[in-house]
Amino acid sequence: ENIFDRSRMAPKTPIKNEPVDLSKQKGCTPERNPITPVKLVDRPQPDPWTPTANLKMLVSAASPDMRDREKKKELFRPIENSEQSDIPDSLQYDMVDDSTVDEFEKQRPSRKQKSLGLLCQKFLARYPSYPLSTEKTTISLDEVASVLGVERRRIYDIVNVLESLHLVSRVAKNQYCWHGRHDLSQTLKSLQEAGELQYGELMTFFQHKEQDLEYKFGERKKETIPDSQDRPLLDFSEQDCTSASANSRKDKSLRIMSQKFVMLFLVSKTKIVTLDIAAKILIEETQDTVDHSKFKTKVRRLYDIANVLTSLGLIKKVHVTEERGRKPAFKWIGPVEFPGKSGELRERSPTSDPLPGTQRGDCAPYQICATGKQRFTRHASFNGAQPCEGTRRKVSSEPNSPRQERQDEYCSKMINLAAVCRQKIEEDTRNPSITSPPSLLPVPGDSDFCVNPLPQAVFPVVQTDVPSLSLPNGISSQAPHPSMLAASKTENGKPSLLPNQPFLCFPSSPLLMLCSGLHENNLRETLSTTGDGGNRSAEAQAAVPPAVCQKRSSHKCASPSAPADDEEPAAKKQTMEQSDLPLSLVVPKKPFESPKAECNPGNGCTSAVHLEDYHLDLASPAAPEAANKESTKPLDSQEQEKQFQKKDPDEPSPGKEHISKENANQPFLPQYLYVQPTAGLSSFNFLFSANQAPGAISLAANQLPSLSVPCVVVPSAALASFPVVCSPTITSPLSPVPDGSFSAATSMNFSMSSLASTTPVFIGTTAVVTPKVSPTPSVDPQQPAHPSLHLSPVLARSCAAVKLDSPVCMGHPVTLLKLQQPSSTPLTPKSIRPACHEAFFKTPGSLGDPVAWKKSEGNQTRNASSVQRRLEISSTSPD
DNA sequence: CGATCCCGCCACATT
DNA sequence: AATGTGGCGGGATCG
Repeated sequence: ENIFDRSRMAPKTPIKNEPVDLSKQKGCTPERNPITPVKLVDRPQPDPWTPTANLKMLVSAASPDMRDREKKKELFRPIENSEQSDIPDSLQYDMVDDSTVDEFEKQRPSRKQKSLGLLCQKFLARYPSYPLSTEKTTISLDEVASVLGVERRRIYDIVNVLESLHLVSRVAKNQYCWHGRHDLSQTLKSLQEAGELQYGELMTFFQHKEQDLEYKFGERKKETIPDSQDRPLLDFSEQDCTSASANSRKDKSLRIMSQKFVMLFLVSKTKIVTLDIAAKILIEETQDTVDHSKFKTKVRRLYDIANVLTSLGLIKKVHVTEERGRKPAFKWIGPVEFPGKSGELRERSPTSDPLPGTQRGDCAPYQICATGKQRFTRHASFNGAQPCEGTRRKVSSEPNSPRQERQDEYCSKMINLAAVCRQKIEEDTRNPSITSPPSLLPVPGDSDFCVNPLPQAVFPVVQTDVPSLSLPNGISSQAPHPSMLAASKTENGKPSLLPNQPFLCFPSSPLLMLCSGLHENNLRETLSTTGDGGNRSAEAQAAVPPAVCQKRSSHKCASPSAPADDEEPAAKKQTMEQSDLPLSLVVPKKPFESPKAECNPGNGCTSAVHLEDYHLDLASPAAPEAANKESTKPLDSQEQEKQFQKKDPDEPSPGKEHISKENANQPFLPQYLYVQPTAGLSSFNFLFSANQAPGAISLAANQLPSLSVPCVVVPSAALASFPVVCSPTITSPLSPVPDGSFSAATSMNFSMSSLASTTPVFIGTTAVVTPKVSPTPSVDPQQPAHPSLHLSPVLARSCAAVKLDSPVCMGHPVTLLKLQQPSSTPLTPKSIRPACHEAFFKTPGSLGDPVAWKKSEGNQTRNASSVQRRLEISSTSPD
């Protein structure tokens, strides 16, 4: 067969000369009626066959490698339309002939010669970038395949990507219509818009936040874009989907994936997208199914797409160095701004300029091009799409409906983000030493990584402002953002640092660290920097080496100010912390002893039980309320935080104090809890530090918002003592999702001590993190109970009891996050919640996870165990 | 050894 | 049923 093909290829000679011409010829001419699916095997070589040609062909067949190889190199750079590639071939042939057969084998064409990118170049070379409008160029897959000497399968890879950009459209079986790049800018524009809708929130949020002070991320988008639902843009992107039976269809995947991939670039400020992040984001599957295999597959596809895009000159490969090392990434080098019509588009980068010559604002080509099948449906379906909340999406109507996708996407985004974060975390955890754990911390080298990855990545992560923390790279750090700060500031009056914030979010790694209150002192540290009345103790703690800390922490807890600790310079602390953090991730820096053991078993048990109950509650009735609370509650959380801070600084709230004392009593409390992603739906990881240095945490706060990850941050330690904390964050502003189905992310804190092993993590429903979350000090520690969640009374008690019993200090506050799961099926808010809740509640460790979890990953058990394991390790590790 | 990604099996879709 | 499409992932290559 190959030979046969090759022979065909030979004919290409003529072609080579003028790719363009050929295309034209082929295309329009009546001769080949384009549409017919006819197999053209013949076609390809209409005339040119000369005997010689045959020989050449044969030769080439024999040693295609050689030919290709050399050719390839030359071609390589030229790319684009030039026919050059062909020419060389011809030359090559001659060459080949000589050595030919013998050699052919020995020189197998290196893989590169066969690369999709090269193939794509050849493919593109055959057609004019800007064909005359009048003629239509039709492309016969068979023909092309034969000419290019590849299997048809490969052509599909190329065409699918090109189709996603509307460079070609499918006319009929085996027939594609070549449009060229006339509409490329339009398409890109559409994608950009769509991308903003889909991913923009995240991106913009972060990005803007950094750059602009105000980041309401939701708002902007909305302003420009009426409703996510309405946007037509998507339509085109999704049309494909529609054609197939909706979601289920697998077909569209490559095309859609391609579009999404492009969207990421268009939405990304940096225009650089790392493969892994893209893969994670593009894995729409709900949940965290982060299967490694799945990820790998996704990456493979992305390479395919990237190769084509590279050939189109839209992106180029680059490397971003992140924490762990350099990661493969791609940079958008295509047009950034599009002459578009509406002002909607926001142009993101100044430099950009529309395609060089192309700007035809014609109507969207794609539609036109589209063969018939697809389109109609799409409109209908798409219009309605709404974000997650989707109350209405009638799921029922058709499982497939595209809109679902859209909505789901929204949700899935969050999820994906979470997943991404989670992975990072995981990675980090793996390499505790190396990794970023400290991301928060200003570790010189490492710190970067923390930040960096994200920024480059699709969404720039916001970095914490904290001065001390300031990232070395400055990458992320640039913007301290007010958002959080502001909030904090308002409350605290200290803008810059989030003194209050108890959480740390690692941009790069999607970890959330929670510091339990203990140490408020620590917070203080941050505060101190800010100027608050910092407590030194915090610093001291931070400063204190982990190992020491562990015990100390407990002590500290007991006595807020740890004498020795305080003294250390913040810098040190940071470093320490950093180092610690990493450890913490992997290994809790402070090894807490098995929490269970320490904690009163009874308590722990009870608490655990309660939790479960709690879930249940949430699942059913409570959930909604909880959500509401949260939504309403942000304040509370803030308050809590505030309290937290307050306490931190100096005086622990009474309750806490006593708790802290208790903690003190208890020797070991794990300062941090690492929650594995698996547990949750979402894949977030949380770290809770009981005693942690606040500073880190503070950072987190900033980051969080930036991340916009649907995570909820758990209030600080102070809260820790309290059973549940709700994260205030609400999607509200941005979220297209009105319902707030996700809106509220509830987080619960309870003393971990008993639970620690279990590390209860909950993912909140989509709760998008609102920037607002910023810690506001307001609430009393005691009150924390309000927990948005409905805790079953019992639970609450238990918690309370626990607190008392267990050292609050330890306080491993657990947070629950509700994640909305992007369930495949559209969920109505109502429906969603219950489900979510259920799912949410698994604690990896303690709770055995039920099947549900599993679906997300089979690992859960593993996770749980791992968590525990980590904990244990930590305990040991600490010295 | 990780990054790339070619290759082609095979399921599903379309004729 | 034949043929078109294209998801998918093993495993070969590259760097």
